Amino acid sequence: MRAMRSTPLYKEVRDQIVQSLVRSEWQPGEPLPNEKELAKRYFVAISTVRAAIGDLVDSDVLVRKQGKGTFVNQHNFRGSRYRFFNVVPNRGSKEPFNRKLISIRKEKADAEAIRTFGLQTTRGGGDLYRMRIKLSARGQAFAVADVVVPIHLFKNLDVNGIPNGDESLYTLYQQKYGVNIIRVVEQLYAVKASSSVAKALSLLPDEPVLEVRRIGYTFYDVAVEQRTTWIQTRDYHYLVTQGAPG
Amino acid sequence: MRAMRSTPLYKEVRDQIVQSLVRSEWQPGEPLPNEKELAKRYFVAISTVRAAIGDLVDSDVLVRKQGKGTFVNQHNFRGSRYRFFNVVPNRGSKEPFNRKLISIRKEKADAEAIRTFGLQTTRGGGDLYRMRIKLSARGQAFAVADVVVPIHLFKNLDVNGIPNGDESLYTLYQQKYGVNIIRVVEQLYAVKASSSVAKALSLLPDEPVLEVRRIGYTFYDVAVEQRTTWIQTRDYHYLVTQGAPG
DNA sequence: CAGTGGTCTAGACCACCGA
DNA sequence: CGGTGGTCTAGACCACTGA
Repeated sequence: MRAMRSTPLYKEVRDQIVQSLVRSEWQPGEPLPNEKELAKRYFVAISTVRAAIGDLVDSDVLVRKQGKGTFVNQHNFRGSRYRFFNVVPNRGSKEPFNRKLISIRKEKADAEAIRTFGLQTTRGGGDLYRMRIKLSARGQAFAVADVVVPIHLFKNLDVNGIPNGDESLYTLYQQKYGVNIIRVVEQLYAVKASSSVAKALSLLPDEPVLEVRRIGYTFYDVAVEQRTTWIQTRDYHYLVTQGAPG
Repeated sequence: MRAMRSTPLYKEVRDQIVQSLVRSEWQPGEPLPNEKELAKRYFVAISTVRAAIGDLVDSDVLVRKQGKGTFVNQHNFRGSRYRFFNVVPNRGSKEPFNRKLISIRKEKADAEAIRTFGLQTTRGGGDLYRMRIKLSARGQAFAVADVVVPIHLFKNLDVNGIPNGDESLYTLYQQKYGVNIIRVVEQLYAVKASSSVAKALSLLPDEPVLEVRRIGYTFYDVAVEQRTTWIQTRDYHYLVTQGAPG
């Protein structure tokens, strides 16, 4: 007979698995041990392991592939859809796009950054990296973004650490720095394009653009990225789907 | 020994439950029979019923309340958060707002409406209702919307069928017409306010506003509402959360 | 207190995958 | 073919709810 427990067993197992992910015991794209082994490892029934894994599949941390195994989710690569990327062309299907780094520099954290990242503010040098990114498709820029990340998670980031290309920044975070963004919160505004944004997007000044202010979180709801994106919505729009087909 | 089945048993049970919902055997807010009874009714194990219910809970059709029962989800009432309503004030917490019907009229369906609603176009009279709605908080309008629904689902809709108030339109659809919207798809654009929108929202003409084009679906992905909302994002924004805390 | 959903077990057989 | 996750059973005890 087992003593009464404060938290359900399967949640403890789930947290153990998350611990292993945080420790990078299993890398993105790699399979976990099979369910029977995990059951032995944690001294629980296989159904309990399945409940734990089910939770992590629901929150997109793991993916199950029948006949193959359970894998650490990898943020999508070129071709397939980008996770958390909701900008699509108004007509025509989803198309590949190009990401280009315009600039990068170190910065001292301001009050807002200290708050969102929970930084200690006593250090001498810069606390943050700030990047300017441009996204384009078919040779035409459709969005620019300002990306801010704390230095302590992205040591030695520089231009070479952020190659241009067509994969998501989050893929880079994951592969080069072990930073997994598993949750984002975005605030959307319609604003007039600033002169620099208008220029980058080939818009008339004061033309409306969609401003998306995002904060990205990793495990345990720790904020690790703050970005603001400006999108021209003449040829593109932001897509939101809520609810699942019944 | 059971014969091989093409679809999993729990999915068949899930579809049976959906059937009952479509037939309104259980009304929104009402409890379903308990899990043991459902297991008897469908001749399956209780875990299979739980898997079926789990699916419907995941897609927000049902809600489980420990110690009480499993209920047909009811679109939220005043005070609590509205489902599918993602507009929140920039500062301060979520606040109650007022919905006001500005106008309503019958219309012949155009090509777009015929496509989205899959209408037969041979009838003589109007095929659609078109409503203009205004949303305000603290006496100040922050959004206006154009709502289009097919007549055949909303017979005898008129001004009295759409009282002003602070509950969601979807609550009305559900309670008065048995129409459950369980999924919405939205396209977001930043546009210049038209003169009528600017006037309604107390903006200067050509000021940027957020345009949200939504299609609402009921069971089996049948489209039942099309609406366009214009939101002023000086005092409000549109909130998107993706992913769950790990 | 009785009734509900929540958790958990220890099995079984199935469908899928790749060598 | 062996190994994986997917489905399913028939129970058990727990925690929560409301009368």
